[in-house]
Parts: sequence; structure tokens; C-alpha cells
Amino acid sequence: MPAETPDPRLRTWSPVCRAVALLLGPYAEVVLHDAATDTVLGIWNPMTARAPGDPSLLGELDELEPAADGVYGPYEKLLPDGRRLSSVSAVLTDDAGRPPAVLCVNLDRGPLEQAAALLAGFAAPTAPRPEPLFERDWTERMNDVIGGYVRAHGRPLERFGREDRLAVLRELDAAGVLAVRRAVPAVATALRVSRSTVYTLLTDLKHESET
Amino acid sequence: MPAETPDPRLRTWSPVCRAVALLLGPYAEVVLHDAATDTVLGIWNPMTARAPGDPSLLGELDELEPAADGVYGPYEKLLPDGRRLSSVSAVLTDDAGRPPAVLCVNLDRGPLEQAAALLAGFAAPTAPRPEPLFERDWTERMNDVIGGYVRAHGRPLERFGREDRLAVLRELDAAGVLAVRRAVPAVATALRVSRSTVYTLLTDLKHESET
DNA sequence: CCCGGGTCTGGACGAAACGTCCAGGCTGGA
DNA sequence: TCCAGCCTGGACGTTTCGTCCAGACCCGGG
Repeated sequence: MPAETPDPRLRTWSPVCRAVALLLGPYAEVVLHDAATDTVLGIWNPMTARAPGDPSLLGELDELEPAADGVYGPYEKLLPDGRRLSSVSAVLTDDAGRPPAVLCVNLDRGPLEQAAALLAGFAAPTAPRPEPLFERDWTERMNDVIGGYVRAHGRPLERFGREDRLAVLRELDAAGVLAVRRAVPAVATALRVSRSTVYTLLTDLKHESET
Repeated sequence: MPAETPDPRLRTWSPVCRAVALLLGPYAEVVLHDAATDTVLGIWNPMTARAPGDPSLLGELDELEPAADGVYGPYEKLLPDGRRLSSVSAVLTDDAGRPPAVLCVNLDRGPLEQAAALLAGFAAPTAPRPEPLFERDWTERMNDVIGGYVRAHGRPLERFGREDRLAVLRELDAAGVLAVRRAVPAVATALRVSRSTVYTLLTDLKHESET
């Protein structure tokens, strides 16, 4: 039963909500909450079963950083059906001194992530990751450094020249990777180069930094 | 000057080439090579200045894995202007016993990667990387761990017992400090303990975690 | 007082990793 | 074609690692 006298805040904010909902298409839900009563004022593109008047279950915001200007997120939300959402919330106040409303935009990441994965796979020149089992350690940083250099210079490993290797080794050294046990042989392999070469390059590096 | 009698292989394969070129749109180049003379037979959607009759510069294929069924790649190619391509090649033979042709499809990855990056960024719920940002020197981390333990337990280094040392070593190991070259002697010194002791404690630790 | 279990110590030692060196091989340019 | 520069694989001496052990030390119990 829709109220005959809609909340004035609804009149104020609903154009924004409708606009955002339209702009972001079918994968975004926009919800306007009443912060005082913790109920839903309005909802556009609903992805869940909530309707105006329902409780907001907005307690979540308390746990988040106040984030300065009343904007929270983007943070991650999970739906019972497994969908993952990216959400932002904003506290809306008007000059009429009315209790604030809270605007929430929930974007379903699923389709976007699928599309991104699809495009990435399409563009991939090779299998994305051999991934030697989760190794959250220095080898990853090594790969980050090397991969970053390749991307930054648009030059694949096979086209590396002496200067490229020197640059990468400089970075790896600065990152402390070379101080790790057994790192040098691993780096050599990663650079498609012999252990000897890595040591030679390293002495060259040391020598050049002395000047 | 187009030859009056086009190569019969061109008649055989050009429909395929045209179809692929159309399907993949403006970002894909299709080239048909003559493997015997190493020249270009035909080219659709050219991204480079090559034309029929030009040398193929197909030597690249020799460096690649024969890949079983005559299909090479996908592998990465670089254009002088910096564009990155994903390429596949296939050796085409017909039953007429003619010398084989080589079909190359070069897909410009740039637009796809841009799109993927855009989508991925759109979907990202939060900054992808907290990135420890200039990871401090491992000795500092060692001192942090030890100092933190001392403060947390209000027990100065001189009062450390076996359990304290074990606990600290557990933390240091988890922090990866012990994977650094020459770290163990330093840790021993910091703990006011001999190198031997550290090693025995470490084996005890390893042994206890096996149960 | 002495004893014994538990712990740390310095030193020794084989094994591994480290870092250097050299005699080739490959490649791209003069 | 030769040359110069770079990379390679292997060999080799050195350093570091990790283990082992005999003895010193501490401390509570008999």
C-alpha cells in the first residue's frame, strides 16, 4: 500500500536514483535508506526482495571507515546466491535539516568480471598462469617485477637485451629479492638466462654503481 | 602487378582468409605465405606494409615448437610501433601435393587489453593492491618482531626462556625473515643466543609442527 | 651437599649454495 | 668473412648452512 504522502526526501533524491539505475543498467541496484528509522525509502532495479518500508539492515556501515565526506566504499558485498557486488554508499543531507538519507549503489561484479576474463583470455598470447601453487612469497614479487617490466616496455622476455636484464636486476636487487636464499638461480630461470650470466650482470651492476 | 594466373593455392585458401579477416574485424591481419619461396601469397586487413610477393620473414616459425598438428602459437609478436600481437600460424596442405602454404593470423591485442583493463577496473571493489610499499629491510622486521614480543610480554631479552625464543622464531619464520641469506646468525645475535641454539630451536619447531 | 634433567655453548664437519673464472658458441655488424 | 660482444655450461675455491657432539651452566630435589 503506497503512502499517499511520500517522504519529501524521496522527492528530492529519486531523480538521482533513477538516473544512476538507468545509467548502470540491469546489473546495478540503487537503494535509498532512511538512516533514522533504518528502513528502505525506495529501491530501483532491485536485485533482492526488499521493498520500501522494509528494514535496511544497514548496520554494516557502522563497521566501515567514516571515509571523510560521508562516502563509504567501494566495498565488497556477498549475496546469498553467490553473486558478488561492489557497493558504494553516501550519506545525503539537504539544507532543510531533515534526517539524512543513505544512498547505496550495488553493482553486480559477475558479468563485468566474466567479460573482463573473456577479453583477457581472448587477448592472451599464452596460457595466463602456470601458477606453481599458491606461493605468496618472494617468487611472486620476482614475477611482479619482471612482468611489470615486460608490460611497461612492451617487450617480451625473448626480446630482452643486456640493458633490459640489467634494469630488471637493479629492480630485483632494490626489492631485496636477491638477498633471499636460492633466489639467483630462480631469477636466472625466470629471465631465461644462465646462472653465470646473472652473476656477471650483477658484478657489472655493482661495478657501474661505484662510479 | 597482379599475376594473370594466380597461384592455385590462393584460390583454395583465400575464402578462408577472407572469412577470418572479416570475422575478427579491423584488429586482425590475415596473411597467407608460400612456405617454399618464403613469400607472401596474399594478405587481408594488412597492418604492415607487406604485399603479395614480398618476402615473408617467416623464419620466426623455426624457433617455435612444431606443436604437433602444424599449428603454431598463439605466440606474441611485436610491431615496430609498439603494438602487441597475438599470432597463430597453421601449415596448410592440400591433397594435390602442392607445396604447403602457411596461414598466419595476427590479432592486435591492444584494444582488447585496454577493454579488459577497463572492465576489470570497473568491477574492482577496492584498490587491488594494498602493496606493502617499500618493504623495509629484513633486519628491521626482525627487530620489530623481537621488540614487539618483548613489549607484548613485558619480558626483556635477558629473561627470555626457551618458549619465548621458540615463539619469536615462529614469528620470524612466518615473516619470511629466516629465508634471507645470513639471517640466522643475525637472529642469533639479536636473541643473545648462539647460532647453534637457533638451529636446534628451529629443528624443534619443525618437528613440533609435524605432529 | 651432590645429583640429574634440561638447556645453552663453542667448535667441528659434511653438504649445499655462492660467486668467480674460463674456454667455447652464437650473433649481428663492419 | 672476420670481429666484438654477449651468453653458456662447467669447473672450482669459498662461504654459508645445518647438524652433531662434548662439555659448561643453571636449578630444583633428594
